[in-house]
Amino acid sequence: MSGRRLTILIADDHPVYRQGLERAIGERPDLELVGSTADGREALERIHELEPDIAVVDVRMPGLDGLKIVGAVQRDGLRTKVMLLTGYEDSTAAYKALAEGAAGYVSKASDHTELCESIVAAGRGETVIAPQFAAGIATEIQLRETSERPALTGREGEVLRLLAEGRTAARIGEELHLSEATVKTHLHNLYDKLGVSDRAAAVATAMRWGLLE
Amino acid sequence: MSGRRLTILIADDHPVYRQGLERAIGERPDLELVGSTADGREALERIHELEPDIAVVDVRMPGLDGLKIVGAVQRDGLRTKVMLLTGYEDSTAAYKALAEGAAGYVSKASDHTELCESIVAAGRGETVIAPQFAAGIATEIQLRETSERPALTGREGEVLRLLAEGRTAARIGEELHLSEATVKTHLHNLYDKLGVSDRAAAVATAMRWGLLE
DNA sequence: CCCGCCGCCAACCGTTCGGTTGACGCGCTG
DNA sequence: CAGCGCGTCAACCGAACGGTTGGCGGCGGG
Repeated sequence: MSGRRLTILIADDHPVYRQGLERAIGERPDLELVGSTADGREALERIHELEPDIAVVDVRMPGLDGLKIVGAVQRDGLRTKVMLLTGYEDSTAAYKALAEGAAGYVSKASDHTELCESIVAAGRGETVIAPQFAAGIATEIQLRETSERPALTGREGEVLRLLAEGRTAARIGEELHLSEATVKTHLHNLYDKLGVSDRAAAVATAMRWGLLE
Repeated sequence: MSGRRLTILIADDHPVYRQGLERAIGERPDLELVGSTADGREALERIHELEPDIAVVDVRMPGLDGLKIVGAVQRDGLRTKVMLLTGYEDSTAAYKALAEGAAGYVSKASDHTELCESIVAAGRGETVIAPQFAAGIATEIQLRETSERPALTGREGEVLRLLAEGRTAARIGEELHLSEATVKTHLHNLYDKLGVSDRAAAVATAMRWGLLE
């Protein structure tokens, strides 16, 4: 496996950049270019046909954008790893791409060497993040995980946790050594704080607020 | 603001490393060491007293670990930025730290220059992630966002969405132009696929599976 | 010192849920 | 064309829910 050359498919709608990429890969003895396209939909078809080791795909492309390609490849269970190339910094997009299972997210500003190194790293199974996105991704994480949360009291938190596990009020009472009535009170207060009026919605918003794991 | 020296507090229970840090900071004309401690709880107290620009804190410490300090500083609304230092690679911890609002997560293996650069970067408001954690954090994101999801049918997805908004079966029926009975069927199938037996738990696991935003 | 928040409990009522079983038509795939 | 998954619907029951109103004790801050 380590002796074989990594097969690479390129997808980028910018001809000059694409050719530059082709050349860069051509110069590497450990990489083998097996295809090159300018259209997203075509890229996905090629991935299905050729199942290259790595598909290097521009995020912005006609037909089908890079993120959707990642999603499709993942859903179809293909072994091809998709590495995204981007021309501009968008950490939200980077976060989503990684969440979808992209093998990497690197900048078009990288030079040949860097790019190829990223590709072989991806080939080894690593997930590559260009340093310039790292800080932005951190911001993204913070956005997702720390929305302003209404403070819950200790009991409310416990009740909420058990609620999310599907316990009835009576069972929660047992677990917490409380009467069912008390549990209902907590539930009620919980609904107030979360701005909902039933268990399902309570759990949903609690999770969005980051109140529940 | 740019002309002022950044005030720094150090917290690390390893004396040799702490002294090394003190020296490194002492050598920088743009950084001013205002405190240094080996205990977590004490670190938090000092942060309250001194409100340094940056607190450089080891993640593992007696009294109170670095993550908890980040949380406390955040909760108390202090202006101090907490940068975490770690001796070993733990991406889950890194993810949590960033989620809690850490200003950075850097390795103890960094040399003086790197460390100080990270500190001033944090001082500028940037969030610093050591490159060696970047890939791990990507994995973490993928773990959180893309656990294996049982495929839901189109209808099931819609029902689930409305379920999470607190609609009753009857209301969901109206919204989707279905009879209540049909909705109940979908609900039932949903419970099967999610391995639960009530709405609250369904929403909880659906969100964990990434089936719901 | 008293108010407010937290935690605890009660009882009642109509509404909704969850479980179960069975049925029919549709479209896709082998 | 047979089978399967999907979507649609029905009816029944006991269990649980959500709303409401009220009361009691403790504790901490204004």
